[in-house]
Amino acid sequence: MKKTTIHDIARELNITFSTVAKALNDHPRIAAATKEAVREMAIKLNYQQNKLASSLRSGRTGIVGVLVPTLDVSFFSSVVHGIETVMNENGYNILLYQSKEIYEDEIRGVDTFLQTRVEGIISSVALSTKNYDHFIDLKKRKIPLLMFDRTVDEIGVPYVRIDDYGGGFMATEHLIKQGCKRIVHISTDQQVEIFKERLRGYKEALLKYGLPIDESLIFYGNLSIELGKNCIKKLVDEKVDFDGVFAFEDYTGLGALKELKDLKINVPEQVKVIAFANEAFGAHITPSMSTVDQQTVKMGEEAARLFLKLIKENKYYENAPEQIILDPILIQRESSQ
Amino acid sequence: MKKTTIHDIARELNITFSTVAKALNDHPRIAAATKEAVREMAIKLNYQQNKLASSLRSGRTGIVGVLVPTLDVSFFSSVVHGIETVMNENGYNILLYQSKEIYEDEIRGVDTFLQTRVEGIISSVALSTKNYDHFIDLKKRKIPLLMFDRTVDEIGVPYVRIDDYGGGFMATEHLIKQGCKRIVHISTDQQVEIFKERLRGYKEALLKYGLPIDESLIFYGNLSIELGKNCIKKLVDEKVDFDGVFAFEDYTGLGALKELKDLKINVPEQVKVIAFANEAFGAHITPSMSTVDQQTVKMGEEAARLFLKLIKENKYYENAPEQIILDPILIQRESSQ
DNA sequence: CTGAAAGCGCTAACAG
DNA sequence: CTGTTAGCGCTTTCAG
Repeated sequence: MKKTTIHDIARELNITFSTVAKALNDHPRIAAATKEAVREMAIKLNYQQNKLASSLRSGRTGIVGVLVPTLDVSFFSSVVHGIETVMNENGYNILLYQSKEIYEDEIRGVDTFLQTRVEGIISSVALSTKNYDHFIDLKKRKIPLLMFDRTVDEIGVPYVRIDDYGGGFMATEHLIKQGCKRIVHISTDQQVEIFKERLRGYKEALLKYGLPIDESLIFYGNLSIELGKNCIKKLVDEKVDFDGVFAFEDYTGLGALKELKDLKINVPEQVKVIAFANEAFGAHITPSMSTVDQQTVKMGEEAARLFLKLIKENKYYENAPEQIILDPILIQRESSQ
Repeated sequence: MKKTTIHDIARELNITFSTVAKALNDHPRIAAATKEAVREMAIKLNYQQNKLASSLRSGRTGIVGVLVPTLDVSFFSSVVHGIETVMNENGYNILLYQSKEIYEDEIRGVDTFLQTRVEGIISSVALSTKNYDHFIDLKKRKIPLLMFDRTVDEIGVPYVRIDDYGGGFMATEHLIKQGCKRIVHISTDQQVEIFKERLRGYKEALLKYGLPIDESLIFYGNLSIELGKNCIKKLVDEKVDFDGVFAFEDYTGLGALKELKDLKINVPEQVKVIAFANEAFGAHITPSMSTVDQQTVKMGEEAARLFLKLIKENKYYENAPEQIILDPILIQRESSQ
């Protein structure tokens, strides 16, 4: 039950294995009749090319490593979906590795990819990673690295992410245009770039429209439905006046919405709400929740396309790292109109 | 800028490359001092083992192919998350392929895996697949194949899925206990085992509680929000009497819920709804949707564990295919109480 | 148009 | 304990 090789095909046809190899690779200087015979015999013998051997010899594996924190968060699985789709269309396969947000696992992932001789790596950094040598090392080895979403300037490689500042601005501006004067922002840990940017967008929008930045309207907590609820509760308890809520992500926005409902505060009549991420539930709740879409699948597709473009040019690290900033998309639903 | 090999290490240390190879593989008959020196030099020279070469020679790649319809559905990405986690803990890596529910792509995926010499494949069948020769062929080639969720008896390989019959029964019984007498079941193509099983559970529950099986209350269509809407529309148009809906999966259930809302039919007062899958949105829509949880991450972990156990025994296809049936979990929410 | 030959980087006997 | 040797199955010159 040994696997059939080009030698087996050659023997059956009384030609040399090197002719078989060329025939299978559609080499121009092989007779059409020979090619035909070889192909037929290959099918008859259930031949499947051994990519290990071919990769070892040619130096091309056609494999790209994808290193993400987890697939159990729809943001990441959507992006990976986009990456795989485009890579597959271009003849590449994906080796998958989850860092589980753990620095050491991220390093293990990079090592695995190096040993598998992937032709490049597409990654989003683990939250616990503070040292980026394993990524910078890839650059030294001339292994193409492309980052998405959680990018790190220090690494200095091409990346794709959305304009979080613009998204924050857009969400806030939308509320202002809907007539809100006192807009709450619920945010989180300011270590992560993207959340800092959303907050910056919020402040800039207020400034632009001549509204004061009131720090008592800005909250920080851990991403959760509870966070949204608690903030609303606190605002109401303390009789703080507000007419708009911009939550830094959808689950927090959902919590705010739920609490407002519980407190019989009408949305959007009394308070308008918008969040960020466009998770699946937002369109189906009542009232449906306005949000900012991050174009996750497109982010993956664009990441793959940029990667492919850059490796095709064959000078991946020779120019300044190219970057793609996707536009956030304002999704206006019932909660804000 | 050539990659360093065991020959480079050997040269630096004035020993032969085969000693280096053994040292790196921690072979027992190599002097501790030699091992130490080799390891140091390996680090100094940034050596990374070439797995292509080692796999080619040893016949072991340590790669398992995971072939799923898409990662853009949380059910599948959760399962893949579970698979990767367990496989990774056991030294295996995952090559990922999405069939996009397309038969031809599924075949391409299998071929790719064959060429990459994966040590096995874990897969869930595409909905459009009607011919299973590409899977049966794996058995003939003695390539371990394990299926999950969308299993097919005809293929005859080990699998992991939930007790879809029990889930269907449980969902229907729940509606009956809530007082429903005329329960609609929206299902799909009966080629896929799991959907057939859910339907069987539905019928058995009706029987058990002495309710008639009315074929005019059973619908078949393509998984979508539209399917749910259309069924409700049709029922109402034709003035069919019904007081419960059991949708074979959540998106269809969502469609039903939306249409009922549009038609001003109160849920759960007039019609109670339950679906299947426990997608993220179900808990947050209004009314929140009852459903049956499939233990997705656990399904992936169990699939990986069963796979590992079976390949370790080294007689993957010699016994009757083993299977793991996970318990479905009833999630009662507003739509059914 | 086909064949011969070298070798990608490693594993795994076998010999010493 | 270390070295020699023979490949794994393919790609890729170079001859013919």
